[in-house]
Amino acid sequence: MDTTQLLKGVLDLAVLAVLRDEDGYGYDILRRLRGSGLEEVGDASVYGTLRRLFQAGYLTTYVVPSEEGPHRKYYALNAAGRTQLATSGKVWRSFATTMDTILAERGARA
Amino acid sequence: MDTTQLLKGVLDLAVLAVLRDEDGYGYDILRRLRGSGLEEVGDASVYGTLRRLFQAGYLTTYVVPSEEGPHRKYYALNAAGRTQLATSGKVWRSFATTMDTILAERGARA
DNA sequence: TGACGGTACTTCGCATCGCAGAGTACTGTG
DNA sequence: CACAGTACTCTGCGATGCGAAGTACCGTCA
Repeated sequence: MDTTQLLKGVLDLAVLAVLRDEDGYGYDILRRLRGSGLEEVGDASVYGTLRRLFQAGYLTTYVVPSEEGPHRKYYALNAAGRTQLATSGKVWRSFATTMDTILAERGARA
Repeated sequence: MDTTQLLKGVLDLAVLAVLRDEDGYGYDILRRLRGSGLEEVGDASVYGTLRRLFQAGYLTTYVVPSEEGPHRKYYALNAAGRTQLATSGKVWRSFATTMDTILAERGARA
């Protein structure tokens, strides 16, 4: 029913991936993620993830005042973030492959 | 570093998939999962998952006394479990595809 | 003017779930 | 008899996504 649990540990990766293309601020990243298929992502999750990634040293941040609304807190990938994205991406692919194998194994006991 | 978070919500699915082939008891399922690539699965996680799946009505259980050790608590998929396996499997595939798309999107902004 | 909705972010506390650790119990082996 | 392997249970912790509420700024519309 709920994709919440599936997101655990993967939201970090998704946010890093979205930031690889171009810098973004929380609300914008939220829209990008939802637009890419993660429609049930909560806003608080994204903001929390951004804070965590920033504190982990993967992101830099700068504030841009907007004349059409509140200020925007932009985030950008740094070198460590790009490395982390590559690493986590591989871990994810490996994990997903393992799961697909298990799901496909029907009497494939040999 | 840690695949722990990735397992969230997926361990259920993996256990159901492993039980699709044939009935199994906790310790055995643990070995099957580890043998299939989920090498870092903790034993308590598997036992806990089995209890949860049973309470959710997806499994039936029966105890088989063993003459070469402690008794074994076997679990088997029932109809609801098979339905759940199919459903969760689809959710997983859809989710994995979405993630792969996000990870692959490099300047694919059109 | 004031109510409202959209944008943008923060804080709080909850629920889920995998896991480490400890404990129980049975078996065969050195 | 100590020990390792098998098999299971219980307790409590930690990480994380999320709902709810609050703050604040802006433009629109009555």
